[in-house]
Amino acid sequence: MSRICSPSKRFEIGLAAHPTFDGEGDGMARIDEVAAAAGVSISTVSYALSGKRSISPDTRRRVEAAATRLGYQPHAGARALAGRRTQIFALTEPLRADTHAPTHMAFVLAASVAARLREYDILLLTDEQASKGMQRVAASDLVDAVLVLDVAPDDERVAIARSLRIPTVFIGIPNDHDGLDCVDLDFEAAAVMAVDRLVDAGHEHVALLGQSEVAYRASNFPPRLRSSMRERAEARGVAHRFDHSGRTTTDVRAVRASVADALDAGVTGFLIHAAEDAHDAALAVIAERRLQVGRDVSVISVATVFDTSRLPSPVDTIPLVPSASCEVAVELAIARLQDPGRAPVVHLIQPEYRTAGSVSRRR
Amino acid sequence: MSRICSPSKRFEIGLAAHPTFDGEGDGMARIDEVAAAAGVSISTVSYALSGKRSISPDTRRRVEAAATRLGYQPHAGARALAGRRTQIFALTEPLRADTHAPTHMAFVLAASVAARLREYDILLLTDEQASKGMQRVAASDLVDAVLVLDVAPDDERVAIARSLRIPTVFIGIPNDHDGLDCVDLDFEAAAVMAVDRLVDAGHEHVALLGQSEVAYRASNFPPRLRSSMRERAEARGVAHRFDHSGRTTTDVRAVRASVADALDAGVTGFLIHAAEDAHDAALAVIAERRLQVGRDVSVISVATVFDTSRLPSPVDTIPLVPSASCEVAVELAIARLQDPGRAPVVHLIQPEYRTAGSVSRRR
DNA sequence: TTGAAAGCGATACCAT
DNA sequence: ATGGTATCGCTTTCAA
Repeated sequence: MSRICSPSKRFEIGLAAHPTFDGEGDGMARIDEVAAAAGVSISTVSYALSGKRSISPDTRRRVEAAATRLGYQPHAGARALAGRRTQIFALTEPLRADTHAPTHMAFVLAASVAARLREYDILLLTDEQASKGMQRVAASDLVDAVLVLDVAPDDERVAIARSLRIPTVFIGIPNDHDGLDCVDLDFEAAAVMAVDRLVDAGHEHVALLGQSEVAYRASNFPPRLRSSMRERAEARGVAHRFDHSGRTTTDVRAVRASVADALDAGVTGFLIHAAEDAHDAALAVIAERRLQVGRDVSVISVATVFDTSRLPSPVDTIPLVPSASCEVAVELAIARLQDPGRAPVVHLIQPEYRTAGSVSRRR
Repeated sequence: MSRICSPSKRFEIGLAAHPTFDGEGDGMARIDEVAAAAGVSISTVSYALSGKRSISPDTRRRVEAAATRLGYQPHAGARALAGRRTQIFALTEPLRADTHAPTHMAFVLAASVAARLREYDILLLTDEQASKGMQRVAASDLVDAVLVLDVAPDDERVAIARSLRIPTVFIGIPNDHDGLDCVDLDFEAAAVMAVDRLVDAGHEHVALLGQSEVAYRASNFPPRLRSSMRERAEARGVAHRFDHSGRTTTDVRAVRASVADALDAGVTGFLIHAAEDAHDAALAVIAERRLQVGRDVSVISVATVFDTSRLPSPVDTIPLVPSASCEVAVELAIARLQDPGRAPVVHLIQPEYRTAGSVSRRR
């Protein structure tokens, strides 16, 4: 104790050289400055701002006023160190060559927006082996939880998730999801809903125009939708067929050929689970045959992410809403942070049918 | 949910119940544990790992061995607090409706990869008014610098950048870039290069098939390329024309019409600065007229981000490489962090011409 | 309802 | 070449 214990370098300078300079308005105020301005202790400031213990209305107001006036923003690092919470979620997104950019972007965006609504930021995990990134950010306590995008049926991130000491939420459902928190559209229910619409309208031969071939290996939901469609069609006793919309990405010629084939085979009800350009191609073939959607043939777009109002003719849809999935994912993450012991949840979002007049009674 | 989490479960348990349990191998070792394992002080560990002062080869090895064995990862929050560096860059990306998703995603990705190469992570700034996000992360010392994507000619983030106390780097060049660090492809040079190729090959009437109309208002580089093309064509004494490829996004019919018009008007050299589908449409019109690219007409794709090998016929390109821009951006940010006083830099990446045989000598 | 003070886990200064 | 320790700015006990 031979030295005078100065609280901070900043303070020293303040006393010695710039006694009145306080950095007001530049957003670098610290909690002790807010405390001084409000005439309370720093713990009171902390509690008043976090609401973690009751504060007299009067004190709270003074603290809030001071904080606002000084443009106080808690230091993220200090908060993380003392509070053991970073208010950051990692978002892992593997980058396969066949990734549909617009859809992917919609999910990244939705995740970011959903997180911000609950006071979280999103840290991107791309490059490196997804697993290494997850381990790195978890081990360094950089993030509070991990959100997993673009889930594969047999995803390597499942094993990592189980080994991490921070929560992980899957947006998509891996085959082995034991003990994991997951959220996704209920693709099975969506397929059932769509098939039922067609069959109820009297269609006796239905076709599914699906995603690209790789999607059925690399992603988790296309197979779920396809097998559910098949089962339901069989259960309802109608003929059914299935075609990919390309090998790795939409192949317009393949789509045109498959739709033509289907029409030749007597298909009258189409279910499309593909990208926007595949819709365009399919509708074009139908139009070229002088057939009218909603009269001669029926079409339903399933798990649609793009804006169907730009299609040449209106189409009924069962939309896949990124913001819905991401909001649930954020809630699941927060819930598990609050209670690590709660039972794991697979949250299936119920599909919603939007009519546009593309399904007509079969005569 | 009314339960309060105990602040330091680790500490409590460690002392009270499991005195020797140390969580080896699960990546939660702290610096003092590494120090003990290596038989040195914590400051030695810190220096050995950061390389900020010389360490005897022997101790360095012991420290590294201990760190590896314990799976030591420095606590991000503690490091940020003590070291005043978070190793995180914010990436702001405004989300206009006309954003070309694949290109945008390529840049986000490239930024993330480039950052990781220099030990930085990327925090996404999407939702909220871009300015508020920037201010928030800067004021809370959440990030070391900000990277700005999708720069508008008159970008609101320019003003914010000037008011922040952390560095900002623009990937794109706003009109008013005084004192700012910017990086971008040299679009002017690219246009000159392309026009020269065509004119040198004997073409006397050239056309630019540009981006969508909004892009010329909302983004910074389309106008730069367009005016440079115009000037160069005039300087070289050849006739020139310009058309958008749509209003807000590619409009295939508009593209077809404009290419047809151009051909009727005697254009023999095309410069395309548009999305992939616009290329397809343009090449289709040419093919339908029984004209052959590289013989009857010449085509150059400028500032191309997608993979042109998928086009129906090979096309010369002057590529826009996201990773190149983003790597420079990261370097600029790091350079400014190291030396806040250095002169601001507008780094123009020199265009590179890639031949594919789509430009032929005009006979 | 409030305040004082003990950490949180690193970095980097000052010694030796 | 290495070690001791003040410090970063907050959260949360413990005391009053």
